[in-house]
Amino acid sequence: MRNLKRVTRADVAKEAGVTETIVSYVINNNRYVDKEKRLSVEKAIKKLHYHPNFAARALKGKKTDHILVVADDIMSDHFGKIISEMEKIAYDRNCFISLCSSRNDEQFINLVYEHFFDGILIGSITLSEENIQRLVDTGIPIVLLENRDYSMITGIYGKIDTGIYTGARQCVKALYEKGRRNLLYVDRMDTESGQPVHIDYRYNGFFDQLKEYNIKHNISQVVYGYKSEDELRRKLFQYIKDEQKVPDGIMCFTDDVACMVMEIVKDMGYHIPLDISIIGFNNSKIGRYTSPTLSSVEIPRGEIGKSAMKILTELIDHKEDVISPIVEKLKTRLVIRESI
Amino acid sequence: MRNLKRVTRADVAKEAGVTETIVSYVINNNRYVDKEKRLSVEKAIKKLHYHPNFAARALKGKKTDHILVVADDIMSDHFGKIISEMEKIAYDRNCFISLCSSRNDEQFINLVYEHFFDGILIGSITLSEENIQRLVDTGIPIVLLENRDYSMITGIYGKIDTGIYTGARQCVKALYEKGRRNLLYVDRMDTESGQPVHIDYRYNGFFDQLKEYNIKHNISQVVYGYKSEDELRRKLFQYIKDEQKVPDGIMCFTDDVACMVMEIVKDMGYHIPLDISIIGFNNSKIGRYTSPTLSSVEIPRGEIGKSAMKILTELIDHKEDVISPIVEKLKTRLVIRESI
DNA sequence: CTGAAAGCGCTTACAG
DNA sequence: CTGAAAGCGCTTACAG
Repeated sequence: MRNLKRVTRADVAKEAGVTETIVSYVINNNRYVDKEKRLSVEKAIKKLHYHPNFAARALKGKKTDHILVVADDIMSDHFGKIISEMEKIAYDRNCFISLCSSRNDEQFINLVYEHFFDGILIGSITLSEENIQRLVDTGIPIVLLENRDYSMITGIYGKIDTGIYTGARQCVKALYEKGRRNLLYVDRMDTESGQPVHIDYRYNGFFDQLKEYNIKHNISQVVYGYKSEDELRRKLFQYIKDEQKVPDGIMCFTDDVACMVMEIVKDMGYHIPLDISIIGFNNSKIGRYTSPTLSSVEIPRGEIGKSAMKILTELIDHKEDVISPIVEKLKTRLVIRESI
Repeated sequence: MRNLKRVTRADVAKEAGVTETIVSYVINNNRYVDKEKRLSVEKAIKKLHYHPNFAARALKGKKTDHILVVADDIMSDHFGKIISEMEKIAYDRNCFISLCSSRNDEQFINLVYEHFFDGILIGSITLSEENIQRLVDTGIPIVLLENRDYSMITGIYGKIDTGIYTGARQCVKALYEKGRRNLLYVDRMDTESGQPVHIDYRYNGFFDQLKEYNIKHNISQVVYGYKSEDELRRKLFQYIKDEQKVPDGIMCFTDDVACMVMEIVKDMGYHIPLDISIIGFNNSKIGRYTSPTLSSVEIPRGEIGKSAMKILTELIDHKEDVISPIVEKLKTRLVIRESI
């Protein structure tokens, strides 16, 4: 199947005129090696373009130079940016990034575990706490994107507070200051999972801030569980019918959701932002081009990618002396455009 | 480092009360095994959640269940959709997708080669033909997204004609039929590579169709090599100044580029589409929300993902009896919206 | 029909 | 200071 013969340690040893053992110790740099031998090994490695066979190393418990990213929506603009940032850093260490949409079953956990990733970044609200705990328990270095409460997870891991809780509160605050009192939160498009909506930190931030302002806060103020734009449209109509009044401020799960909401609301004949203010999350490129342009909570995606790699590296290299969890706090920023 | 003991073949053998050899033959299904033994092995595998250690298998030349995607812009909407489609199919085969931005050096080729991917999808115009040939020569199953001419590549591989050549011609046709005669093509934002612009099939389609109509076709009708929105703005100004006339139709490398162009053109005081018609590529979500909404060449991304997996699977499983190259032809579709 | 054994390319404890 | 050797978890040719 493989046509080209791979260069092995034996080839390097022969080329350098040393034993294979010496080659190994040069590569791993964990034993004194005669300076001259070391030099000739290094020369041979360069000449032959040798890379240690990573499968063989994995078998001996060494690193595989593969990091996995598990997310609900790996194709989104949001993860795209995070992953591409990680990939840049990873490549400099000869490391690859793998991707997987999250599945919430035990088979999935096993599959991931058996694939010898050096570390895993999880950015998923689909994956249950129980299964995340299982993954942490395997001992693989793990970093969680803290878009929900993970304080129950025990063991050694890292987490990145992406700041969306505060971001959601900022949203409500901005809407409140525009005189909006009748707020609505439109949750993500629910593909299938049917996870309860209230585990996401946007939800909590939204309600906590409403409570602080002592304005209407009722579970009915959340639109969720829709599977298409049409269904969202129907749910919004229904909401207005039930409540007998039109919301004057809408916070949306992402900018994509906000775009759909804007279209629907405009179709209904309302003016944005005169009648209704709208804010999305992620500050995607799309928001600069909508009409009106979209206000959005900017999540520091580049920072997330960097932090993730930083924490993973620390866990991978120094797991034994880590005080867990390693927490990194990031800050969101509300980008104000015309929609509010 | 790894806390949990992995379940090995030996564990399964013990549980099932058979030799390890038997377990292997059951897993690989390549030798007769006593029915009863087979059943008890299967039972043990289920019970213990056993997965063969993929590193050990890789070492023996078996599949690694890892496919690599190499692209210029892995974070784009476009690749996001392709990759997510591939991932769905891959997951059903317990296979992971890895990602890598393309680098055009020999070190990169080596790195990729040494990582034991079962197959590689290349969607990059940055990677030189020479390096692609190198990769094909390693014997790893490879599928090329044919956004440029790959007819010089020899050996066994697959390619997917994404249809952008025809798509570009459709663009020009649509613009021509709107009475546009003064056309411009805005190439991709050039991050650094500085690859000549004319290897991309959009470019060729654009000029071939201009020639067919026998209207102005000059190398100056391409804006390229800009590294930021500002630089694009300057280049567009410069173009108009040099040509002493405003283009009445602009074809853009992607919808993202088209969005920038639209903003610039609107800032200049021109009306879209009265003064200038604009078309992008990819039919990204963004085009539905711009003002005016954006016409775009839809590239069948889901199909690309499916085809890529199909061809890769074929190359991986039956490489010996493949007649190369395996070619899959896909069709683009021009989505007309307000911008034209 | 099936088991014992060689070997994939490494790492590193062990023994000099 | 350094080499020969065991062993990681598999696959499969070889020998019954």
